[in-house]
Amino acid sequence: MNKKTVLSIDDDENLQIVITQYLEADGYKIVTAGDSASALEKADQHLDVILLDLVLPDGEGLTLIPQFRSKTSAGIIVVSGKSDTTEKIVCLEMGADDYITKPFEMRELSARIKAVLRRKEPSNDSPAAPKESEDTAEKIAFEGQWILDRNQYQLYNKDSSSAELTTGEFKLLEALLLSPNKALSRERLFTLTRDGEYDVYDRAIDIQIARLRKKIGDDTKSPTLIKTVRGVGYMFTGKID
Amino acid sequence: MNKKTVLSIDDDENLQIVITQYLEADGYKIVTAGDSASALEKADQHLDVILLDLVLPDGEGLTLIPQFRSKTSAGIIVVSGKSDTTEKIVCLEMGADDYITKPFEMRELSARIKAVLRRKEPSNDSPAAPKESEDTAEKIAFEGQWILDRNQYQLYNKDSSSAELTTGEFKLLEALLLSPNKALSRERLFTLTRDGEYDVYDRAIDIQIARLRKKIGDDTKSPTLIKTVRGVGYMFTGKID
DNA sequence: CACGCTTGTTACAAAAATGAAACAAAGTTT
DNA sequence: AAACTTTGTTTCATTTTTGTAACAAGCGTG
Repeated sequence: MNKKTVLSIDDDENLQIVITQYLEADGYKIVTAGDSASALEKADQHLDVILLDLVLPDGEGLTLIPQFRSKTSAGIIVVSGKSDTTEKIVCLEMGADDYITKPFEMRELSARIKAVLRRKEPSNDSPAAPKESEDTAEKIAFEGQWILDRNQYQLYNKDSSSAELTTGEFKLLEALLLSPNKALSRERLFTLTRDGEYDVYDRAIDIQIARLRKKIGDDTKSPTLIKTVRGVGYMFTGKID
Repeated sequence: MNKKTVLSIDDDENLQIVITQYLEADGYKIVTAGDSASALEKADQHLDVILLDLVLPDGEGLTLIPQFRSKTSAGIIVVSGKSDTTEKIVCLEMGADDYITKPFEMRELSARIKAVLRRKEPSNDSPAAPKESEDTAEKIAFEGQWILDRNQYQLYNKDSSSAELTTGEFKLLEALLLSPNKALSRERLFTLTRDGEYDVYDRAIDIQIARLRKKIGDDTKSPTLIKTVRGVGYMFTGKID
């Protein structure tokens, strides 16, 4: 459920294979269609981006744009074999979000998909996004025992003793506490607490969670504070005071 | 009063004049800047779109992207003198929303501005908007007894006891609940809940349904929650609260 | 009713996911 | 530069989840 879904509509099966492999490696879920009819069928499922080749065997590529537009909020990127301004404009005016000309590099397609998705779903750190009051609190108390001091980047017990968290551990706990009782994926935790690119096989967040649990005395087998949501990530289940 | 505001940043005064005249006739309010410093000054006002030429006299065009990105939610369209894929990708990844190469037709620029604005502010009459609340609801209650908590990836009884669903079981139930009283094929359920290829002889969904039924106490012979549609798949028939 | 197909059940196997520990590497401080 | 701290990597162990296979039960049709 967490992967973005891309519908790629093209009768060129070789290109479909290339696109599928590349974007799957990029973390997307790919659905393919070779003509308009099956494309419309597949548009019934939840889609995030539609890659639409204009030249389809049943000649209806262009007419698909308004159909998709009225059917789904997915971003529509037109894939065309020619760099024709009129065609670009017509597509954009009919509702497409972007236009890319074959032959293109997969990196460019990937970047354009990301840009379209970014506008579709405003970044969580968008200045337009209202922050909950909790997000600006200097301290977060939980379980009647702990206080996370966000100015000091540290966690204290009720007797004022420091848990001696590293900055990384602090940030991880902070991220969990800001979304209590909500499972956060490893990728999300990574993005919230660090810079750089996330690798789906990375175990670093797991290790960090283990180290954090050890410092706050949470038992893995019957956790009261940080629960593992298997196949998803981690969730704070303690009681915010 | 309702005119969108476009900031055009370019040291080419002739082009600025052409852009200004064309876009003003198109109904926009144009603000111009010839270098980075004055561009940043003018970014303090409300902007809807920023047209950013990369080659500015003080050589800081590219670095303006993240600055604008963190400062405003305006759409950023990069205007470049060369069609270089690496440059395109770098700009898109740094936060630009689109990229257009000189020389361009004003019609194309206008259409790209409109496309960016369209994504920035989804139309109020967009048919995609309905059903969103349902699809994004954090909890789904049904049969006056159960609550599916989509943040926690878990199902709870009214006494708050967990059904202890696996993530796979949770996703399957979620998919059924999001389309109540609609028979979903095994293939559809597979596609909605998992990655990978579906094999028509696969029995995995059947097994998972059986396990789910067991956990929620649904009797196969007279089901109240999940009904088998023979030859089709499965359907949620319980009452959504 | 008989038959073939579809779905349900169950026990064990296989795969997947996560925890733990030890050492390495990278970063920071003195 | 050395010492210390933090984080990463790797390997193995453990737990959980899912799959497989075989048989049973149910359903639909001739």
